[in-house]
Amino acid sequence: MPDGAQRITIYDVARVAGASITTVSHVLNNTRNVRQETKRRVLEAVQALNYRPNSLARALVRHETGLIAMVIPSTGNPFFGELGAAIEARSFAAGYNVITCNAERSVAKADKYLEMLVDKRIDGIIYISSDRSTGQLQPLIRHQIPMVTFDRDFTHFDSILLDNFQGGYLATHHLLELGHRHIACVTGSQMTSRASDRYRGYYQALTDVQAPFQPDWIIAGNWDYESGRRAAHRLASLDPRPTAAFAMNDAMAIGLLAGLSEVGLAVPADLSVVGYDDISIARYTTPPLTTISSCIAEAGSQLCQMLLNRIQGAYDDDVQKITIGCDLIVRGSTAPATGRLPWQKHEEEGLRLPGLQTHTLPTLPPTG
Amino acid sequence: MPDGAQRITIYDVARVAGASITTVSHVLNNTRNVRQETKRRVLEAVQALNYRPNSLARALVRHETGLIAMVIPSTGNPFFGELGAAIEARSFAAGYNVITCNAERSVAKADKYLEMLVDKRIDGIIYISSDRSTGQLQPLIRHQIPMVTFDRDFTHFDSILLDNFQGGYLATHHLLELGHRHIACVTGSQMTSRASDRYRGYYQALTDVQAPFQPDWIIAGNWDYESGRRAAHRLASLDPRPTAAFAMNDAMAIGLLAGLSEVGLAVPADLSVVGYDDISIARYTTPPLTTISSCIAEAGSQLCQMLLNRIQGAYDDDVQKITIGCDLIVRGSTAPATGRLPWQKHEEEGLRLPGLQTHTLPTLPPTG
DNA sequence: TTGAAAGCGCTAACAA
DNA sequence: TTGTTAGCGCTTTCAA
Repeated sequence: MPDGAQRITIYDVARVAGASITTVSHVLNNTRNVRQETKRRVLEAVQALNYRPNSLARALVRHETGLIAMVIPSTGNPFFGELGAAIEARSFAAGYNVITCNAERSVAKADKYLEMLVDKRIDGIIYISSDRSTGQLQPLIRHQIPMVTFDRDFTHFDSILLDNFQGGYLATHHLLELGHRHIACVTGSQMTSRASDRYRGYYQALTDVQAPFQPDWIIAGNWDYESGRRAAHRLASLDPRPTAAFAMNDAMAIGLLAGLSEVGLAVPADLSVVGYDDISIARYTTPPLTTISSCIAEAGSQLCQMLLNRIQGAYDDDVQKITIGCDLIVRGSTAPATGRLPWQKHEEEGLRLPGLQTHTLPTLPPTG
Repeated sequence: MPDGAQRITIYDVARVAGASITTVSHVLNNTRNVRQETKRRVLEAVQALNYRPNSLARALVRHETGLIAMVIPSTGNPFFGELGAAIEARSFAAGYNVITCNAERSVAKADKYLEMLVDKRIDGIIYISSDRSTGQLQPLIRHQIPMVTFDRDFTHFDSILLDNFQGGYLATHHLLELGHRHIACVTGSQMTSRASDRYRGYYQALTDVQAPFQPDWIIAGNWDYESGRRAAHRLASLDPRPTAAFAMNDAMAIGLLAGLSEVGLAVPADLSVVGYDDISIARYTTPPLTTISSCIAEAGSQLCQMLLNRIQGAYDDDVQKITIGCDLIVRGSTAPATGRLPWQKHEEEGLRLPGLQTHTLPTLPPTG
């Protein structure tokens, strides 16, 4: 509000209504019985003056702001927009506003934001940004700000976790079931647990059916469209060329689709593609994308609710950890491998998803 | 912050540093000279106590919150995510946080948000939501909150406007130049000025070269992927079928691509498609999307700067209106019309973009 | 170079 | 049923 502006306060309302500020406060907050007549006069004064309570002042005394924040790593990927929409919807319903902080995958920027948020005495934080040591989040702990994380596991904070291993496994298993045996994997930034868990799932699925594995099938991406596109060119140059690829998110899968089209490879005829996330655009790609879904909207809503509960002290001291499952969504980007190979016979007898076990894995190649 | 938390205030710092709160405040804000030694003690105390100033208290006395808000109609369309990212980047650099309010194309929800924002004494608002009468924004005017709008023209507010007429014209003209004469138009929600301006541009381009126009080439969409997809099915049923389509945004163009693929029509071989917005995914569709660009990132940054200037009182009383131009980005979704028709001869002699004039237009059909 | 004290606009304990 | 008053944690004027 500019400096010269007339500021209407609760005192003005009290004066016009011929009541005390206490009474005004109480009718506004419905926090004690007030005579009908008095109430009416107050409400009229509010109306006449176009009064709106100053929630800063209220926050100062109540020690709550009605604001929660969401720290995300990027807005380039629609995934975070969709997750944010769900969070926003849930918090709006609960009377909270949400501040969106885009850390652009930079730990420094995320830290700067965290500091700002502490200063703003935000009621809670949904942290979906860079992996980091819990130690770096000390300021939050010191200031006791409730925080929940999504798909990142910090020791002392509540979180909703994805079963990334299972997702990677399902995606790969689907391709194996279709008869593919040369399956590439386009990874996300490898420092993240998401990437390594999905990779482990991929590897495990291969191992479980003794499918071959080649280090140069692992193509380093960084979650963005463009890295998927580059991966396509890389893939095309491989000899023999894989007949399928698992991209660790839909954005890279979309880039992959674009890149494959550039080099004249048809999906799924020449190469099957499966993505991860099931962002809303996934059903509108050409061909529509087979992908792994963890129900973004549902997850976001749950995540927000978890924070709200924590803010309201519902959890006492125990840290909440919820892992949500995932499903394979089959669309048009995957198709049976062409040609008949010996091991396909085995499949016709019905290949079932083997039990999940932990294996020793080859390390991811460095990001290109 | 939970109730039981130890709250460290400026008084604690003052006590530990052996100084007055005035001095602490001054060293923290660098707002008057303080003896080196004293300053050091204060800073040490801040460090030791892990003190962070409460910006609510500061906001209450300074009458500024360091918060701006962005009211958008939807997060389903990546356009707003990308615009938001640009705004967020600009405001972060200026020390502001941004609150994102997703009105979901509902005037009621937008109003509810506006009210909340007034209560929060937000420093400024970037309004990119439902078209509405300026009258409905009275509360803002009364509370003197600086507001800028994007692609929506409200009398008393600053705005960055898009040249939607020109964009519609360019898109259509491009198709005409390629020899298309049966050009469909997939519209956005017709109540919006965006939709009607882009439509006027489309119509004008047709008129300028005396190209035919058919009411049933106008297919009502609502800016979403799905409406584009439905439009494709509608298009496919037309006889004779148009050879090109202009979709009023990229999301619908992407839906169109998906739908056309479903009905077995190839783009651009059977039908050329041009979109609008140039969202980042547009270059990764199959085929890559020819579209109209107004440089989202640049626009968002400019928009934010305009608000910041207004907040700082840079404009005095004059309302700012800036119109930004647009460019045609030619990618793979458009191609020359096949077959040779008489009027193509004319084009070989060089069809130039005729001057823009205002015409009387047929009204848009009702939204389906 | 420093500090005391008066607010900023509310809520809520206490009193009437 | 209503009002007085003491904060909430800061900034800033005024005085020393």
